[in-house]
Amino acid sequence: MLSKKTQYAFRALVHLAENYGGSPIGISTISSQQRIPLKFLENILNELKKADLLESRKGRGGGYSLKVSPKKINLATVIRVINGPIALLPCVSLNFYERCKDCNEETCGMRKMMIIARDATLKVLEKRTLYDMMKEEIKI
Amino acid sequence: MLSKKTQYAFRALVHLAENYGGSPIGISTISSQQRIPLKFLENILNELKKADLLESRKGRGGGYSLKVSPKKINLATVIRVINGPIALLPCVSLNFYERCKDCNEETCGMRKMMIIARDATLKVLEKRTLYDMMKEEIKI
DNA sequence: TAATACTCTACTAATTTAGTAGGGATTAAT
DNA sequence: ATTAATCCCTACTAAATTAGTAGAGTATTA
Repeated sequence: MLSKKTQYAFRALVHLAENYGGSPIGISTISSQQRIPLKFLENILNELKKADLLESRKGRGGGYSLKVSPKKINLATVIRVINGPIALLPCVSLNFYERCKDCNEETCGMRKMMIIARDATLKVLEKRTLYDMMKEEIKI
Repeated sequence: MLSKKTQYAFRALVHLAENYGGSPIGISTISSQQRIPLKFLENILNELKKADLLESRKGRGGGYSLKVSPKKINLATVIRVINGPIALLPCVSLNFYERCKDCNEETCGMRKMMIIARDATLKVLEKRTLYDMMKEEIKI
């Protein structure tokens, strides 16, 4: 399951994606329009910036904007930055790998199954981007 | 990520799968051979029993055994019983659905993406069974 | 130089995960 | 019938994670 934090991150990112190319948007604007607790959002946007997905400007007229095109930010990247591993087991994670203590990784059947599951999930999450997410959002 | 509890459950189930058709195996045997804390395993096996995956016999010579063939127990079922939802969002879960508070489900782009991811993951987890997991386990 | 807006560190509360404790109920062998 | 083995059930606790808050600091621009 994705944490609430990750859901907030996606909402904020889609908001910024819709404004891509325009002037920066402030935290407080996103916070009120997307109903995300202000200070919590502050942390989130900061982490996304450190992960090089956003850029920011301080002072009047400042705010955040996407650093690269929404088409270039895939969903797996966002999840990894805010939520952590996508794989179902640490010993099967590509980006957060941890050695398994209790079982031999070469011979472990559970591990083999979870690799197949991971690959299926990643195939979707690495292909789809913020642009796809935004596009699917139906406007009222 | 799967909880440790779920990993324990899989290990215990594969253990029982390897003995399918034989006489019941006691909690303490599984606990020591699989290095799973005894009382914790007790809870786990009990939950699996309530979910109709195991049957038990009390008293001397008692223990647990798979209620149905390892080929008939798919991985998604086990995960749902012990770990909970497989989907990445509650509003996208087939078995643990919860309505989304903040967004309109009909128009939510994040939701549409997560449905695609869910389906890809489920396709793997619902097809593979304990038998597959056991088969992949290489014996030394 | 004052107002605006991001930055950073640290703290707290709620929830979930991981495990423990201990008595109760049932069964099988003696 | 008694005893030992074994599962059954409720409740508790400790550790970790998640969700959010507080407040002072830094940079920018009108």
